[in-house]
Amino acid sequence: MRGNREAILTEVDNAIRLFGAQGVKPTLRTLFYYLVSKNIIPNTRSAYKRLSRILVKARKEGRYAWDFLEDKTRVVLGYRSDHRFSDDVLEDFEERLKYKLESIDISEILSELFDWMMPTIDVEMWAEQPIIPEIWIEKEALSSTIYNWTRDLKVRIRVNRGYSSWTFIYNNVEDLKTTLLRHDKVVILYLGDLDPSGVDIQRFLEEALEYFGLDREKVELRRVAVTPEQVEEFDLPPRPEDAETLAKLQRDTRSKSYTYDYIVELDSLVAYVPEEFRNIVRSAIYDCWDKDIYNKLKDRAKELSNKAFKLLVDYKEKAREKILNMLREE
DNA sequence: TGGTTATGTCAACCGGATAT
DNA sequence: ATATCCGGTTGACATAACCA
Repeated sequence: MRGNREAILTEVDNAIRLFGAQGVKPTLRTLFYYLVSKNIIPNTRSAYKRLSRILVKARKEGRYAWDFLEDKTRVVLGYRSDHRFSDDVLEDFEERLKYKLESIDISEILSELFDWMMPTIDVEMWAEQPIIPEIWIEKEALSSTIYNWTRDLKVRIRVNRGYSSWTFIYNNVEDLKTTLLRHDKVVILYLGDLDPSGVDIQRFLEEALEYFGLDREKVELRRVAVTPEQVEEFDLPPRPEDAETLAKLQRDTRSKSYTYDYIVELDSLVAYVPEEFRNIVRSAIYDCWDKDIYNKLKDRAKELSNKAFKLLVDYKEKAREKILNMLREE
């Protein structure tokens, strides 16, 4: 394993370009799984450690910026308050007052009085939709990628980090119950590794949803990735390749109900076919979306908006007359 | 042989699943 | 009950591999 440092760094360069293009700052973990899924390094603790050290060194040598990795585990708490008034407050304030005085105007005044009252008549993407999709993802490492891919589609993404905690599931279920008050059904789009654990996590989630008394007719768990069909279609490299780790996989306690003799990381899809993967996720969301409902609501909103605007103009005119009368009586 | 470099191991924080 | 695995990251220390 001692010689492939350059191969690793070259592949890290690729990864940085890829994630950078998606507006994602990778974590060490993200890069690690990227390299694992490309079979550059093995999925071991020591390989992880080695990558960490290689990247520290590379940064000391100036190859990468110090903040090119995201560290999500360490936090800064508290707020340092050291603000003080500006020495020019009075001058600035008077400047603004002067401007206000000069630009004073009856229409302006009316606008300031009334315009803010105009109701926001808008329709959000999932309003009145019978089916609400959510993304549940196994790996934190890919969550920001998925978020950037889907943020315009306004769906919840719940990051489970392996087997979820009962606390987290409970909170999510409570949220789902609220959602079901306004919608008929929730479809959970699940993203996870194709490995014994990744498949078993799904079973675990199903059982937990059941336990918390969700109507299973109304909450569907749908595996979106990784599927054996995707491995086939995109020719994703299955791991492991050597017999030793393969044997280890078969000894995996969870592999009894696991029918494949290979595993594929979710990260493989990102590493090999990012565009296709993005489309898979987005169309899974769009499949739940009824465009007709949205368009009808949108039309109605436009109509109401127009009427509201007419009312506003109307009342501003009345207000103008009232103000003028008041001034005359003074 | 001594000094440098690479790699391995364990620790810490936390909550969980599963096998023995 | 205990051990080992998952998820994320890095520091401290021990051991191995290398070169002059």
